[in-house]
Amino acid sequence: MRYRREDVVARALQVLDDYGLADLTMRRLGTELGVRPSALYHHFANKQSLLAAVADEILLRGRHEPSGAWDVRVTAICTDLRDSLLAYRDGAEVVATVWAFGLGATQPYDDLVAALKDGGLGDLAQVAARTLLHFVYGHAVDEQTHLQAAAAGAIEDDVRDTDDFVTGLGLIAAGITMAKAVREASVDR
Amino acid sequence: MRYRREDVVARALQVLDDYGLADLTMRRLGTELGVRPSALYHHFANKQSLLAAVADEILLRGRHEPSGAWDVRVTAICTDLRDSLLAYRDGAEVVATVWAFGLGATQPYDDLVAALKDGGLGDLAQVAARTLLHFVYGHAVDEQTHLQAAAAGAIEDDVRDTDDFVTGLGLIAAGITMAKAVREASVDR
DNA sequence: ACCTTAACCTGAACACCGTTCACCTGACCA
DNA sequence: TGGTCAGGTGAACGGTGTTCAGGTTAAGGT
Repeated sequence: MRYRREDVVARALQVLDDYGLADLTMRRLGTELGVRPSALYHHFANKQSLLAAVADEILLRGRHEPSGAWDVRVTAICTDLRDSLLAYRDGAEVVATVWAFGLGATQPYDDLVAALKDGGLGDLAQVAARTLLHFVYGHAVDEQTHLQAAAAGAIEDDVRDTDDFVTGLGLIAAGITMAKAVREASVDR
Repeated sequence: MRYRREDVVARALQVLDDYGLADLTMRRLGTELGVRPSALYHHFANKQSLLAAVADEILLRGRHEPSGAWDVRVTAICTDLRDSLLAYRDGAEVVATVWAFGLGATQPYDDLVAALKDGGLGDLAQVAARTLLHFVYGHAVDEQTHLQAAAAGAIEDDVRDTDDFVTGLGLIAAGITMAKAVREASVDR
C-alpha cells in the first residue's frame, strides 16, 4: 500500500484521537500505516509540519462559514472553534502550538479579524482577535488537560467548564463592545 | 562540590536563560554542575518537578506585594506577571506549562482572585482570574516566541508588543468592570 | 509494449532524551 | 568509633526525531 499526504494526515488524526499527542510519534504513525518511520519524511519535512497539517485538518473538519451580525459572529467563531478543539483528544494543544509557532491554523484569526473589522473596531480588530484566541486556546487546553486527568485519576469531570467558557467569553465580548463605544465617541461623529 | 535543591534550581534557571528551554536537559544541567544526570534525581522526582521549582522561582524573584484599589491591583498583578515571564528566556512557556498541569505557579491566580473578590466580583472572581491569566500567558508566550524568531531570523523585533498587551488587558478589564456593574444591578440594592 | 521518471519506501545508523538502580563516598552526630 | 544518610557514580534501558544511500513500484509518454 502506498500513501498520499492526506492519507498520512488522516491516520495521524486518528492516532492522536485514540492515543493522545504523547503517543503520536513518527514510529507509532509509521507502524500504524505499516511503513518505516523514514517513509513519512517523504510527505513532511519534519514532525512540526505534520502537526501543522493535522491542526489545519482539525479546523477544516469543524468549520462553519461565519454569518450574521458582527457580534454574534464573533461569539459563534469562538464557540465553534472550541468545539473543533475538543472534538479530538489533545486537539487544543496541537492547534494552539501550531498557531503560536506561526506554522498554520490561521483560519480562526482571519475570521475573527474580518468580523471585528465589520463591527467597526478598526485598528483594534487584530488585538481583540488575539485576545479572544488566547482565551479560547487557554481555556480549551485547560479543559482537555483536566479532562484527561479526570479520566486517569479519581476526579469527576466538571460540566461547569461550558458555563465558564461562556462567562469568560462574555467578559471579553463586553470589553470589546465597550472599546467600540469609546472608539466611536472619540471619533466624535 | 555538593549541591542542595536550591542550588540546582538556581543553576537550572541560569541554563534556561542562557540556552533556552529546549536545551534545559537533565544531561546539560548535570554537565553544567559537574555532576552525572542521575544525581539530579536525588533532588527532584522527575524533570517536571524541577521545572515546577524553576517556575516558582521565576515568579518569586519578580514578585511585588499587591496593593492599592482592586482594579489597579488587578492591572498591576498582570503587568508584573508579564515582566516576570519576560525576564528569563522561555520563562512564559515554563510558567504557563507548570500552571496548566497544576504543578505549581499558583501565586498569580491566588493574588488575582483575592483582588477580584475585594472588588466585589463574587463568584465571577475565579472565572475572571483565569480569563486574565489565559491572556497574560498567551500573550507572553507569543511575544517570547516571536522575539526568539526575530533573534534567529531577519524580522526586527516589535515594540508594539507592549502596547498590544496594555490594550488587550484593558479590553478584559473593561469587560470585568461591566460585569461587576451588571452583577451589582441584579442584586438590586 | 517498453522505458523513463518520479514518487514512495527500506534499513541502518546517529545523536540525543528521561529515567532507573545497584553501589560508592564522605560528612556529621551519638 | 561507628552508624546513618544525603549526595553522587556508572552503566544501562527503552524511547525519540532525523538523515541518507539505495531499492522498488506505479504512472505516463512514445
